[in-house]
Amino acid sequence: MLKETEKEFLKGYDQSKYERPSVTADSVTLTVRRGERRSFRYDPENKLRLLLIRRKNHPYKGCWALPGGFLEPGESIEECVLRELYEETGAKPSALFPLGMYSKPGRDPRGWIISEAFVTVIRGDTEVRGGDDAEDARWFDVSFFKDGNGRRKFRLEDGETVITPDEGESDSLAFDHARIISDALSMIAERVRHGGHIYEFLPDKFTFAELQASYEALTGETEQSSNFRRKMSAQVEPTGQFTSGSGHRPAELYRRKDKETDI
Amino acid sequence: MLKETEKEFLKGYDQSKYERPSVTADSVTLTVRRGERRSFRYDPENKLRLLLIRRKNHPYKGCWALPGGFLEPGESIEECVLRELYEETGAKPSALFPLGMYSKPGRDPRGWIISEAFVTVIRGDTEVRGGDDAEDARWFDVSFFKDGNGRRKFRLEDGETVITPDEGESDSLAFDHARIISDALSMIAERVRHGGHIYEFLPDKFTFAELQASYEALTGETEQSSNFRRKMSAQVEPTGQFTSGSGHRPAELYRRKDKETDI
DNA sequence: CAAATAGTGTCTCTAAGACAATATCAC
DNA sequence: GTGATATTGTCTTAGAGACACTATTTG
Repeated sequence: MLKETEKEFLKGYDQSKYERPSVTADSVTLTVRRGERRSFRYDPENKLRLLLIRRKNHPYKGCWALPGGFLEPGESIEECVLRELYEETGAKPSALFPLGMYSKPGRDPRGWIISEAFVTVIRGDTEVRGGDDAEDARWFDVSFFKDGNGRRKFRLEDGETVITPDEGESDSLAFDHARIISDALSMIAERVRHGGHIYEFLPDKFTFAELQASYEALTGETEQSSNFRRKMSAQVEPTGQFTSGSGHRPAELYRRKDKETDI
Repeated sequence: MLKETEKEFLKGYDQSKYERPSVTADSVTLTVRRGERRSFRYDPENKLRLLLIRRKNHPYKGCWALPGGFLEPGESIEECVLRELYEETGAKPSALFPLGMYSKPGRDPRGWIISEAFVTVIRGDTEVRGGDDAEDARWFDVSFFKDGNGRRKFRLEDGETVITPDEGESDSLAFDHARIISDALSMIAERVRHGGHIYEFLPDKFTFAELQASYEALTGETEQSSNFRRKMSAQVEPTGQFTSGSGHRPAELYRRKDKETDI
């Protein structure tokens, strides 16, 4: 209950007297996508991919950037990031993880603009299209390598374009988006490793090979399939259905087991 | 390098054409503090405490709230939260963890005001004072209990005042701060359990009993001291110094071992 | 000495890594 | 049959929980 004096205070309160920043929400949008089969005999590779847009407008016009845009009155920051992602690329995520705020002065040449970043996850293959502020939208393959100092870096490739942040300025990313992506990839690897967040990347039914391939694409770790199977077996349950036409022994399809309710 | 056309664009860009929110940073400030000794024979209890201020101004004038305030031009959100915490309470944290953005429409009666929340950690006993926008600043004991549905809730007590969010409106917290605190306590428990972030709460030298008491105050878990000692022994190293005057066998002081550099 | 806390050792159980062995399919 | 992947099982090791036992201090 607001007191009378508080009502009066609010009546006299004028937000426009104070300087305010513009606020944006940016989305590091990830998926694990099957590649091509090399022959009837080999399974397709599963690769981590990141969704970028090419900016239609200044600043950084023509550069690749994270989908995102300005927070509007009456919406939450989560609604904002989902709206902007849909407007610019047509994508609808299956999960949303908060990453944090990027507010370093000077990060946007237009002025005082701060951004809240999220990781969004898209299940399986999704067609994307450029829309709104985006001239184009494309999935980039994400790969990791170590730089001279042994630090883990990432590289983005889509056939035409190769983006390697911090190495020259050509084909680089807009704003501080390289840093945001780097933080996002670390965060999501941690969530997959220890938080059990892997099923957001998978369809309802999946084989153990798909589960493991996605896990490895996201964490960069490799494990023996027998040990991986044992480690994950408590989290999934068999469906009784099997793959076929794979050029080798069929694999059973599993689904995620409902989480236990902890009293 | 900005292109000529981008320079021109920026010259014509006027941020004030768009609606913007006010942005605040709020701090969930935690410490683990020794209590009183019951007698020469007993060790003091270690308790988790949370720093709140009593609001000097509308809205929620006179209510307890998280320290925090408006982001100002030329500062990052991290600088903002540290500045506001110092201005309002005099506290200087030893660690800062990002928690996330709170932006639900209607969360602030003054209008469109969104908040980025952080957990800040204070080492040991620190005197606080109300300052600036704060009429008072006090440490509250944090305790946990289960509600009717078995959900984990928290209670805040400082001798005079007991705050139990969600139970009646009296003595409740300002804005959505009860929710922010709840999220913060979950987050920090997770960090202490799995992220190794416990030493931020401790002085340079500490006994295993202090280490364990802090760990338990933050996670709510209890363990046998022998097992806890074994689990943590790789992370600490003995100093050769011992406590005295404790009414029982002296305990060796340990310090945190330097983290290994992983190649 | 009694009470309280510090610290060591041991038994068991479980999870994880290494690796061997068998199963089944498309061609 | 061959080559690829699926699936099961076994051996070993590391860590966690339970618990018994010894050590040292102050009043």
